[in-house]
Amino acid sequence: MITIKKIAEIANVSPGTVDRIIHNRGQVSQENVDKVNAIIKEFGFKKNIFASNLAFNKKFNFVVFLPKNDGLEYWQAPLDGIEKASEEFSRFGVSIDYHFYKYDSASFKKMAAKVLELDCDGLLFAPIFKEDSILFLDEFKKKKIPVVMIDSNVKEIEGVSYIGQDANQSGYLAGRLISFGKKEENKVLIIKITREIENTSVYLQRIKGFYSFFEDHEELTNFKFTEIKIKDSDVKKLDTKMFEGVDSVFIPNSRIHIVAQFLKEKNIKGIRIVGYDLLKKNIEFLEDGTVDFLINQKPEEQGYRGISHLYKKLVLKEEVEEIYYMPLEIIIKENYSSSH
Amino acid sequence: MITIKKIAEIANVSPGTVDRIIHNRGQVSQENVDKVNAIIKEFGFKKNIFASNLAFNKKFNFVVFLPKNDGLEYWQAPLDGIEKASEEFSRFGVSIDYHFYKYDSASFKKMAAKVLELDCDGLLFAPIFKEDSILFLDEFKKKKIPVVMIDSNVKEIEGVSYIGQDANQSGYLAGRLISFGKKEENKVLIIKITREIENTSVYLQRIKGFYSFFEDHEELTNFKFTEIKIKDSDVKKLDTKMFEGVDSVFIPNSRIHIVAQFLKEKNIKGIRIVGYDLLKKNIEFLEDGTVDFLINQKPEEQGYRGISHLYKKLVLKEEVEEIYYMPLEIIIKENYSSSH
DNA sequence: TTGAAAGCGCTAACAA
DNA sequence: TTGTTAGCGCTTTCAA
Repeated sequence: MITIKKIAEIANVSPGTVDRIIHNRGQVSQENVDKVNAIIKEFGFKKNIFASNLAFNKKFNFVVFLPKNDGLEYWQAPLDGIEKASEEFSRFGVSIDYHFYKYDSASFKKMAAKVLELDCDGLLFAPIFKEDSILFLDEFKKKKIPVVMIDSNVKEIEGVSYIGQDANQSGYLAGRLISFGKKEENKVLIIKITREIENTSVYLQRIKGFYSFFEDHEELTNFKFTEIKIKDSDVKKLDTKMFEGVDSVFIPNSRIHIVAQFLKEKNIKGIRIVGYDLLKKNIEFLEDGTVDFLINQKPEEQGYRGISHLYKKLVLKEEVEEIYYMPLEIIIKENYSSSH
Repeated sequence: MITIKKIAEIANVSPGTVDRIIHNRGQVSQENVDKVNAIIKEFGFKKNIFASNLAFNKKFNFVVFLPKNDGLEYWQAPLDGIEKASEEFSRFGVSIDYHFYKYDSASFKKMAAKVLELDCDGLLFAPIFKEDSILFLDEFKKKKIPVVMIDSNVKEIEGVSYIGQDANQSGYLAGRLISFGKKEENKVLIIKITREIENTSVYLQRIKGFYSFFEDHEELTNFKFTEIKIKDSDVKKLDTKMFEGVDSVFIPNSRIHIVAQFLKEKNIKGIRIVGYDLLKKNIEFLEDGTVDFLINQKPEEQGYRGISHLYKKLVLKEEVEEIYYMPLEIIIKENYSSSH
């Protein structure tokens, strides 16, 4: 492997000049630029990352900007992954500052303004509120600092990386899982249990994907769908009547345990239930057989990969993919433990 | 973060002495050992991996010892992963030598002898022939060089890492997948299509796990099992009669496409088929609906993680887990593309 | 048993 | 525009 010094020798210039060319710092004659570039090409120079970072001696500070995990297990998982990455990369000079926003637009805006003031080298961000996030990202992009989003994607913004699920496809997959138990007639319930505050439309995309599965499969005509929407605060509105004659239930988010709990309490059996995320409560109902399928979007891995993405880009100066869709994992009782 | 130089200053010794203590090179007075260790503890010293590797200036050579990929797509996947890792880590001084053995014990022994002669820093190995592999590993272990196994585990040998599936559990999972379509009476066919040469008993473990699923579920009594064994060379022995009255088929290895092909040709429909591995041919039949479930053991990732394991252990000198079981991925048509 | 110092390859500041 | 050089923190050799 050729070094800068060697290149300098061959080109008959100083290492400083070679360095300037490699880093496009300018202040070099075109003649030398060409000469050195030719040599680099010929010998396939790759800079020694150990030496580079040692000399560079830079600390990297990443900012993590996520919803606050108040009581919600869901947002703990990416944090776990982030912390794992943080430990792993701390020896490479990576440190992380955390900023959380509460689950409302006002809190988001307030914290977003703060984050915009921060001096950092990279940002990991979950864009829960779409419109606000777009405003924030538009502003943040001016800083020319790499951003990676997890959990939900804001496709409207360019030049920002995304690591997370393909929400539409995951709904499509859920459609297939529901269709496994098909009978003569199939009554499918879609229960949307959401927060008071409207967030990005991940769950709507899932439902869209869910329907498109049945549209794509003409042979599955005997499926009837009913949608129910319940605010998080009045889950008491669940009613045994809703489930009369129902064969399967699709819950397009992690609240599936609420429905499972209800069905178990009321001793309603034989309904196939499909939902999302490996929350402890969901796993309980998976283990005891109330829930059949969970679709896992690996939130922990999203967090880990998010930081790892910034690390690779900034510390190792590697090329990284802009979009990484997490594999859609089908989790049942028998493969849960192997999926960590 | 404290440095060796700083420690030396505080302890009133030279950096050389601190270095000797950190690396247990001996030749230091106990007094200094204690003094320095106390400081290290107090300040939480972690050595700068950039400086360390730069000064160490060592190249790492890993040996990959796998079955030859002659015509068998199966063994290409781990190679792909290995090559990806190889590229990624080449800038850290990692290089890889490949040694392949043909699918017979004699060839294995011959190559194993060669590998034993090699001078290397780490070994990635797939122990296909169990007894021969034990002999080989026993010998190789004397070199005190880290070994990581992929694909199948040899539990009899200690101090050797493993990255791969939990074969028994994967069979158990297959049991569940078969049980999804349960009817009044269920006739299940287990078709073992294997090479002429007997290899490690991965597929037998899978079958064992498969049966234990049904043993663990007493409610599934109306399942009848038939086993058929066919040598790879005479797949022509497949017979429509075999499938009469059969509801589902379990193929405990990647040869599921052979059965799928047969069923498709003979236009036999309505049989649930479960098998292993995302070979191109298997995917074809997954896509066209002949095959319902494939269990993926991510061979590519096994290769990648194998090299990454050695890299972390040797280059970064990190602690690494001895055993890593790959998640058991359930692959159906609708999540195949997201699983890469 | 210990210390001193060269050097790993790159960066960046300073001098020319 | 170009060259020189002092580090970055650790390893290792040589001398004491």
